[in-house]
Amino acid sequence: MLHIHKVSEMTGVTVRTLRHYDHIGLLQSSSKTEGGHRLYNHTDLKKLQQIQFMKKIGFRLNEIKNMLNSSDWDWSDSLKKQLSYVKKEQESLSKIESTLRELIHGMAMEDESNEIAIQKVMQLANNDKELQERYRKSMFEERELKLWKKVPNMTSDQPDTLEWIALIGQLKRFIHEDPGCSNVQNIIRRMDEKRAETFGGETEFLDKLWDVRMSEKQSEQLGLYPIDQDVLEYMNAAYEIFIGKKG
Amino acid sequence: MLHIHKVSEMTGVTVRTLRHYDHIGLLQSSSKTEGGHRLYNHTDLKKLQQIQFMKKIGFRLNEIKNMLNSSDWDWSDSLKKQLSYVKKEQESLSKIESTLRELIHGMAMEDESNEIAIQKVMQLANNDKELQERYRKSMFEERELKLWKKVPNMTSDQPDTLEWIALIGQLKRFIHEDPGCSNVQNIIRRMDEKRAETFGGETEFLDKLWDVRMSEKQSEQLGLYPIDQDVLEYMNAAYEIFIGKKG
DNA sequence: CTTGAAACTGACGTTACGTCATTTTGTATA
DNA sequence: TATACAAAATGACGTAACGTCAGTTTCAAG
Repeated sequence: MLHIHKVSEMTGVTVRTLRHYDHIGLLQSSSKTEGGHRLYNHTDLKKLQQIQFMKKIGFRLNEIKNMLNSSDWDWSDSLKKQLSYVKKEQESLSKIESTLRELIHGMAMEDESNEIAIQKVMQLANNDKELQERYRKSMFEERELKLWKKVPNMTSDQPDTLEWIALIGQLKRFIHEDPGCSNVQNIIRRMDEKRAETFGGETEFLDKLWDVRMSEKQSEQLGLYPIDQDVLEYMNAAYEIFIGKKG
Repeated sequence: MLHIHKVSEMTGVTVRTLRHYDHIGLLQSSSKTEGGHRLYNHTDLKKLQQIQFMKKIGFRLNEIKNMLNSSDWDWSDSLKKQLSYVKKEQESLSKIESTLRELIHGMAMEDESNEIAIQKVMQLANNDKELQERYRKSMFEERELKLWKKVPNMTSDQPDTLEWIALIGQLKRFIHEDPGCSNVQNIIRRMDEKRAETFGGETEFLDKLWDVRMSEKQSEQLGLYPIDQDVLEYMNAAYEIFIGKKG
């Protein structure tokens, strides 16, 4: 049983905001003193955490209200989505980082490559917005989570799955560039590290990979994660290079 | 010379927003057609990028206006701050990530450690706000940048300096854990990669490292970057392990 | 039983745009 | 050169999510 100021302190949400949320029926304290002071409990905090996250990815308060009120809301599910969002954000940030470095590096010389980099930073910042939109949509449409469940030998209950999806997603973005370039090779390295954790030997990993491809090619109804053919091919090429460098 | 729609496309800022910025005098297009259509050039884009970043860390539009108008505004300086901010955000996100993983992991069992984790996530999200405040302040107070200039043989003109600071900052967080653990070793690996880029041989790197320690111990007035003694010792230990594994 | 900090309830203010409605401008085509 | 039609412009009003008073009531500590 926490009074409003304590909750504000703990969460960084202002007192006024908490009262506002009460007013609009988004988050009513589970109990009150006789005099009408709000008293929050642990469940209220859970709800507040949800609200914070959903706000962060761009939902409006009334949208959040509707979602939290809908009976089949799944807190565990939401957490997984948060995790997956955080990972994407990290990707986005590291891109921004390298572009900023380019910019800083080439700052002295006022040339054209500079102008391109500026646009890149802004587009990347924009990426964030698209990311948020994607996640907002995925909150409603269950499709994405269902897809994840289709990755063979990796249910979405294993948090690693999310990372795999993220890594594959990253690869996709470089598909028109050299599979030997450092960006791609770094991704592959991370994949290989994950592979070592998750599976056993190298052959097994490649087998799984091909399994996926075959199934996707043969039929979507086998219920596997649909990785595009070209992505798989690209991934394979990059992996070959990686092995070559390593061995 | 870009018309408003093109700029909007390139940057993800809506047309309405651009007009709004013009209206309040925050960003006026450098030229116009005879009929009054706004035409933006490269300098305008630079300015817009600044605005985007400053908005992201929580400035109000009129504050931004004042800062950009103040004659001694330094675009290069601002970029460095952006980079440093991005790195801090990454740290913050990776903390959030691991806490989310904790939460997801312990979701089945409805116990107390769970409640603590929830509070942790929220406090971490709150970190962001504090981060933003810190950076807003550092925009005015030059202190931070001055500190960076004190790292020997690395002026803040070398963008790598920022990464060093960030890496050292990361190390600090693990100082009570095993210097051989993978998190720490990954940081060290990145340091070693940076070292190879920046300096030459291994010995030289270690020499520099000791230089720093000696000077810090002897006197702060030599104007060096203050790395805590214990961090240095920890870093050294971790590095030794790294070398051991590598060689 | 008092008393000062903290909570409460309106009510109006503010920021940063979104959303019409209506009018002009620029340019590709007949 | 005329015309049409997308895209730009300018108000004006709307809105979401609180911030900021102002005046009142409740609570816990002495």
